Amino acid sequence: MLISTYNINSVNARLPNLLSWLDKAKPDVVLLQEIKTEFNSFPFFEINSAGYEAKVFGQKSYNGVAVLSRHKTEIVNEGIPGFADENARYLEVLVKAPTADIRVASVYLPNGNPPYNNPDDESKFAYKLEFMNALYNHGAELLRNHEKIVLGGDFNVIATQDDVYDVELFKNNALFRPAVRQRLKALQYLGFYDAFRTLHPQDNGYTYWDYGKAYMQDLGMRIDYLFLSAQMADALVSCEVDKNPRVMDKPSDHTVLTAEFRF
DNA sequence: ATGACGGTAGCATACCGA
Repeated sequence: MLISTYNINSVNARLPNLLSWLDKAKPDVVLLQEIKTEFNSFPFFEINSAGYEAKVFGQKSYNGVAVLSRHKTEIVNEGIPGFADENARYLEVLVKAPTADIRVASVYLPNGNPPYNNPDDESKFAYKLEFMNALYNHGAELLRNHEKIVLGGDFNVIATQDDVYDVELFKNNALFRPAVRQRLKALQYLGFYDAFRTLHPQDNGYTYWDYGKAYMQDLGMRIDYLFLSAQMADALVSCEVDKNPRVMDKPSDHTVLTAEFRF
């Protein structure tokens, strides 16, 4: 069984890319972030025709998350329970796969950097920390039931100095500041395993390259993750960055991360 | 290291992203 995560940067602008990638990669479950559309404008017809159910927690213009699945699904949570958030950044779904029930969440963490016109404004960073605290607390609750769980998505955190092309450039960036790295580490210490890093201790595993010439020069960063409960990590057999979506015409600035499981 | 990209809203340009 294949589970992928993809920050698509507008599902409607990227629909041809998504459909051709689905046809080729044939994942069982896809966690989408930044669909940038509300429920009523989501391309259900095309995605259903490709063989996928879609559960959508949408928002106009910004954010928005979804879960695509070849198996039956049920929505469990739109947003992190107990965390009041005006943005659509968290969708938790139960996937009724043939051999196992799997709880998956598509997660889109706030960026957290200040607006350009107000570089001292810490409010976006504070929101990011609140979101991460809520995710930590909810993650701790989820683990109590010893289920197969995948928390996947765009976490907007560079976990370590090895996960970015130039660490000096990002020293004071909201993607790398100590407070967010500490919280990502704390989530892992709860018992969520970083699928890619578990199997690839050395490879850079970049999942994002800025538009322009960054991809050509591999000036990337690893900010998209699949975090697994122990029961899910037990079944992990591979985890790879799929660069094909990043070299298509009109790509997202992120690419796909896919993990394979055998139960 | 910002926005030389790129998407959205909506119609010129502002806002957002990482």
